[in-house]
Amino acid sequence: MNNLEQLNRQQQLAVLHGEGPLLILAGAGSGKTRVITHRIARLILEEGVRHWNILAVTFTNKAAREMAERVRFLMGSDDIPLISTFHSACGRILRKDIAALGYESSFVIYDDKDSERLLKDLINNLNLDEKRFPAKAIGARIDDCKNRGLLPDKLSESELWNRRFIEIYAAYQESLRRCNALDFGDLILQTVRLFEHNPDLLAYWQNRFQWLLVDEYQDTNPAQYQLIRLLAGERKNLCVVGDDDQSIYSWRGADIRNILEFEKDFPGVTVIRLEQNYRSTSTILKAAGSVVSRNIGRKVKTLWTENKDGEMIRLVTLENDRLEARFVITEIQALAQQGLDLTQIAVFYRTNAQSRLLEEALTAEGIPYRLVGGVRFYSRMEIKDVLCYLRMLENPADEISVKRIVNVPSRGIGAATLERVSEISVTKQMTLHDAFEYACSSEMLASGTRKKVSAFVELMRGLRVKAATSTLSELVKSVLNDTGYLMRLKESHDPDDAERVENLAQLVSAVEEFSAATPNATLADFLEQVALVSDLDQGGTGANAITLMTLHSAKGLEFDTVFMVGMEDRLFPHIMTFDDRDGMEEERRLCYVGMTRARERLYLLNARRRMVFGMEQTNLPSRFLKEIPKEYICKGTDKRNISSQPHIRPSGTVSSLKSHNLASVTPVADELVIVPEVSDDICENCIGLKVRHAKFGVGTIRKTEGHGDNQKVVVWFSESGPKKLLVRYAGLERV
DNA sequence: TTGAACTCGGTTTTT
DNA sequence: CCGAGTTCAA
Repeated sequence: MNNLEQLNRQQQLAVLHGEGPLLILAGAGSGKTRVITHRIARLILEEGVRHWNILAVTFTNKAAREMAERVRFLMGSDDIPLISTFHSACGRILRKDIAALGYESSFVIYDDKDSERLLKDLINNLNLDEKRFPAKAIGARIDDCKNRGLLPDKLSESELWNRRFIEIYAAYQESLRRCNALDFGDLILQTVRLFEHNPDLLAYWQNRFQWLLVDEYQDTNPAQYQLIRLLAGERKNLCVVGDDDQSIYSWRGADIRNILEFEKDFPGVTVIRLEQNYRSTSTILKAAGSVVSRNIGRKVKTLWTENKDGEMIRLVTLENDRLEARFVITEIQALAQQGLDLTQIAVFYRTNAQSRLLEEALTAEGIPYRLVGGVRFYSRMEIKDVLCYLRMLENPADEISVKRIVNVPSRGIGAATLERVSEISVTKQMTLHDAFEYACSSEMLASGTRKKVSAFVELMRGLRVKAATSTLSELVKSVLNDTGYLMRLKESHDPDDAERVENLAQLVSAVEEFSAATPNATLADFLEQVALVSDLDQGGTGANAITLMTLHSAKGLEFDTVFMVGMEDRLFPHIMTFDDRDGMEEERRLCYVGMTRARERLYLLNARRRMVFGMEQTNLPSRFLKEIPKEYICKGTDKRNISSQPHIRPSGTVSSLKSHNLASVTPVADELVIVPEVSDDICENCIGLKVRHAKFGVGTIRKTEGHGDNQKVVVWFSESGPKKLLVRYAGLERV
């Protein structure tokens, strides 16, 4: 590898640094991933470090995958180090050594929904008022403690922590243990505990990972920091890379002091600054810099670039959120017409809820998109149900899963029976799972219920045999079929259920893909993957698609063209941060992160009115917009005839938005021309009407919901069954 | 016990 | 607007 000359002086220093701690302060787009990947490659190829002695930690799976990809490419080999998130790395460590903490290695990982369920049950069992102790808030507080490395025994009552909370927290930990389950926070914290209590194990892992690299270091929380310090041990071959201007996870316990105090904890640390930006146009970089420079609490630095000025930043105000979505879509169509690569276009928003409108519009126009995050595939009801069957098979102690699936699909085992069996499990000191078996072989249930319970227990036995003998994908199919789950959905007339069937098919292919990629993988491996790898690539992998995501998930990525939508006070900056200076500064950093993702073209959009909570809200433009110097901005006007809404038309008409081009955004003076929107109720009374859809063919309208632009119809198509469609976009024709 | 019809409360960001 | 929880009839 002789490509050091591709790197600038500072980057070279970082790559060449040998043993001992290294802190890299890397501004946005300054090539930090490049530095990390080159450094890894160099350690292995030039310094003779063996790849399994290196651990690189990133914040998202996406980032981990990308980094692995680049290292593989750089080295021309598949023998690359472990590159993963903190959580995955800890999962791996614990899978091997958790017995030392009294858990079984078949432990499950609870997501926050699971934890909340557990907490809720527990709060009820303690006879506490759910109003005074809301599971969600308690869960958040527990998570907060875990992020700071605090288990219940470490919370002294002299602090603000009240006794009740500590009690609940302790009970919660106990429940987790009973279920042989860990929550997200536990993954880090229990690993720390493992190391603290087992010097031999710590030594083993220190020896295993002699070289550590941590990306997005500004977002580590104290527990994670503790973990790194433990692993780094006396060798201190620790390289961390971060940027205080991109710290956007303080709400998850990230502590900026981890950067500031690094120099104290690792005396003699080498500090390297990367300040040349290679990513964005000078215009974008200066505009973003101007925004973030308003923050008080920041290390002053100047990012510079040799890139050309490039295009102006386009600032466009739309009348409402739907028009904002429409604008994005037509603009993308125009860009695509000019030959732009859709994979190089991204839309960022502050809250996940904002994706819906965009998705609907994109789907209607047939623009392929990839949604990152959002309602996670694996947390959809039907997917989670199936996963709970699998989890229970792997780990029968998992009460949350057992409770969830015992009556799904409904098999006559209701709340009363569950209560009864729960009692048995307590008095007989057995797991809930075993209590079901016990209950049907005893006289403790009425004969009717006993029959039902027996059937359930038999079902489980059958599945357990399959779990032991068949492949993963066969097992999943058995769960779908033997339980009658799939059948119930297929028989249903609800169009949502039709979608669920499709999602389950997707799950099966995900399982098959997983098995193909990792041939010796077990059920446990799959479940861990599912729990920790949140984003199954949806909507056409690798396809020519634009990307939709929150500003938070955008960190670490870059695109030629970026749309930031919902640039409005109350939404972004979010209203929750209005009376909190630190919170507001974090929002501003988020804005900086978003802007600096763009290489060439940046659109900032705001809507005057927006639907929130189902009510229309009027918002002012984001204060961050005013922090961008005027000379970098051109305000746009939307000149299109936006009142021509596609709707049900007499036969023959095809609605289209194609006749627009990029000129739709033109520089104008300060004044914006806003064309009011026309919204007409299309089919007041159209149930029974026969319609034709471009893709689905002919069908009959069975149901309508909503009004105006939000009007939806359920159409039963003779070929493809029931579908729920948005009238505005469906392009239905009367037959 | 089930499922439909209803109320109520809540939404920032994620591993 | 959405989902979770509750109520009520069968």
